[in-house]
Amino acid sequence: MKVLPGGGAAMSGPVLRKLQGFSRLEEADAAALAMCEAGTRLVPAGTDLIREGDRPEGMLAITEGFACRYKLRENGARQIMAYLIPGDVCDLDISVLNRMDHAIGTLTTCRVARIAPEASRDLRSRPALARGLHRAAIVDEAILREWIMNLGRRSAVERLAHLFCELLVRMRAVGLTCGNSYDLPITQLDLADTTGMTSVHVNRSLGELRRAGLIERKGKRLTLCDLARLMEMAEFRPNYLHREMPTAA
Amino acid sequence: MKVLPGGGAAMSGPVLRKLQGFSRLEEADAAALAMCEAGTRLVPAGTDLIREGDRPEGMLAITEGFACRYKLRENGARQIMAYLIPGDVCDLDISVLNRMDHAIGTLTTCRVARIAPEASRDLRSRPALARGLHRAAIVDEAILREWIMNLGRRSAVERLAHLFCELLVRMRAVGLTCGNSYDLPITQLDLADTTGMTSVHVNRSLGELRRAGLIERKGKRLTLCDLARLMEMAEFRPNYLHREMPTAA
DNA sequence: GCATAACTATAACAAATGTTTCAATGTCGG
DNA sequence: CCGACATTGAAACATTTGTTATAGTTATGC
Repeated sequence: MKVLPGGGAAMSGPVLRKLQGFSRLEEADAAALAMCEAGTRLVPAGTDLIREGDRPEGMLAITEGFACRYKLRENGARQIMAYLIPGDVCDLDISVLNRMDHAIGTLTTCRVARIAPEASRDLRSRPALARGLHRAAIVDEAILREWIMNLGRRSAVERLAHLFCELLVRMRAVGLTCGNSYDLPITQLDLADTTGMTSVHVNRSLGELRRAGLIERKGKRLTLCDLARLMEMAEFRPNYLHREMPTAA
Repeated sequence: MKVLPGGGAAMSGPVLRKLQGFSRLEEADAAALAMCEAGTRLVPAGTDLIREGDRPEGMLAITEGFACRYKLRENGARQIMAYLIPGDVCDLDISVLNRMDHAIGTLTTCRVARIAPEASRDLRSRPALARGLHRAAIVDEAILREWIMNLGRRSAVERLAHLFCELLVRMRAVGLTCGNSYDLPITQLDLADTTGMTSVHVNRSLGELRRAGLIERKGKRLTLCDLARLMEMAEFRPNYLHREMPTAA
């Protein structure tokens, strides 16, 4: 895990772009963001950034790659509770209270910026930035609720369809889509641990979506061929993301 | 829905008790809490306190009864994302951002205190109170994650067992338990909408827990007869609640 | 205190999802 | 370019959970 030269290039990218979607940021806010990082690491896939029981401080920002929050059962079963995609900042203020009750790990190679506690306080002293971070946190919580809906009341195919729609909106917000397609660099096993199924059933269900002409997957590239039908089948209503509705173009 | 005489008796009870578990409160904090309520209502079961799409402000506190956060599918299927039990305060700051992306409704008759936006700002200007509310909010988010684990990676029986353990800890924190029993005034249908199953399967699974001698239900009263085994089967680790471990007495 | 509705319990059957296994394909370091 | 290893695809069968139906039981309004 090598520490790359800082300078804030990482934070100025997707993180800035994401927060701009939630709050009108000034030049000075962007500059503060760029200054705050305490070093950017390139972390290989399958690495824990934080373990359950750690007592972390400050913040982490993902600027490249996919990471996730997860917990394990004693038998090794894993449940993913959240994806951290480029632009996502995760507050480690759990330390206000106690120790991490879940782990954060990479699903792919990730570029990760660390923000020290002092720097994180500086950021929050800028009202526009604080507002952006606060709103992002509220949306993260709304996503947790929607995932509960997904797990509790949607079928296997619907769960996957819903997840793909959500990721389209989130990836678009950081400029990582092209039309209705984006890179989804994770395995079917990861998808299974996200949607509470087995990888076998994920495979079945993906095949179903593919045969229905709703999605296409070439390597890591996922294309939502018929977004309108996909959204309809998943009853995807993006209001919980507090961004614009994707046009079904 | 009649508005009862205020005076803060409601807020001084379970809400105060809950927050004291998270932060050392002074007399003045308790007084501020008692003063803040803008009226307490007695709300019948099955009533929405807030609907999806509303633009609410201020805070709500439940001082008696069970309420929940929920969403509906178009076919009428309901998923409950959180229980609001006595002492729980729910921040309506979603208004910072936009409209409610879920509804809040009563599961039983509830006593509900409303805290106006100005009063809520007053509360937050008291550091100890602000800390207590913040920690309570962090725990609420941790509960959402644990519920995702529950839905995704536990069997029907385990899900119920885990929920009952969680509620024991939360009810104990507001003094509503007696040994390992407490009032769980909700129906099997509510439990089904919580755990992502059908009421038939909830009934089957409750029977299984009962026959195994793990729980007993007399009317609304739930007793966890063998807490140690119940915790073990559900792999219940209460760290995410950030309170003391219940002794398996 | 009765009539009604809501809730609990249970059965028989259907559908969805999990388990195990194996082959085909892709990826990556030397 | 090869070999090892991870990933995808898929079949056969097992298990869990959902569906529909019906009867008993408890709460509730009048």
